[in-house]
Amino acid sequence: MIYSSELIKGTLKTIILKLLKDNKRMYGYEITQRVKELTHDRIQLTEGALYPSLHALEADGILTTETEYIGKRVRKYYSLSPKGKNVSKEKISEFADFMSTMKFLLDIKTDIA
Amino acid sequence: MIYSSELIKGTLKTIILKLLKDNKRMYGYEITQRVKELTHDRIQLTEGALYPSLHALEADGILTTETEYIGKRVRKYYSLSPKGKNVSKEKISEFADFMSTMKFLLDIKTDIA
DNA sequence: GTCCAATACATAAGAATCTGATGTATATTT
DNA sequence: AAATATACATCAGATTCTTATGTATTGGAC
Repeated sequence: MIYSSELIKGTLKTIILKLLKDNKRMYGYEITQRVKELTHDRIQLTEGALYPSLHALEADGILTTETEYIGKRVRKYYSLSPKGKNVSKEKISEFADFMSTMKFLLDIKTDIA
Repeated sequence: MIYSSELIKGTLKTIILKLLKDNKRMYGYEITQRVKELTHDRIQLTEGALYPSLHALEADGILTTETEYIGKRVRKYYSLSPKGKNVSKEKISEFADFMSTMKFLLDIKTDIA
């Protein structure tokens, strides 16, 4: 199943914040690969959506960055700022709440305990 | 909890199609009230989003309409077309699938069986 | 040793969708 | 009589995503 793109809209920041909560620091390309892997190719973040989103989170003081060189290739690592750690928790629990509301609204029976 | 608007983005059509699947026919204002009621005010559809979406679904042949007068006030009822019934099922199961993927990705423990 | 795919960043035009405001009008409640 | 609720609709502006383009390095295949 490949999700229609509209479905994924609005979840990108939540996904980024969750991964960074678990992983301390990650770079953009790594995030796309991790999500692809974790979702068995069901969610494939595009760079055109990801990078602007990371920049916006950094501008909001939610993420901090460190640039490193791997050989001659640049790599930009993102981490949660102290503020970002709170925002991350909030976003994730907000999404969880939203999902139960939607589950009820759509009357969906889940098979996951 | 009031959901940030970006979270709800992309779910509007799915919500409309689910309600019409269960209710045979509904009018716009009724949909906003039903959703508000079912979600205990957590999701409040705005008319600026709802009406254009209904018009788009009608233009796609997914919904059909009947206009009725209640006194002098017009009311426009929407129903699923035969095609719409299939689309409705697909959208709902797509969303259910998406939710399990997101639940896994965000590592969320649910308390709903 | 050259070419293709993968890695890694970034931006930008256009599309899609939502917010919030505005507009019109009738019906009901206070 | 006035305020609120019902019921439709549109639109400017904001936000966010898609798709394409651009640059450059690295690794593997042949």
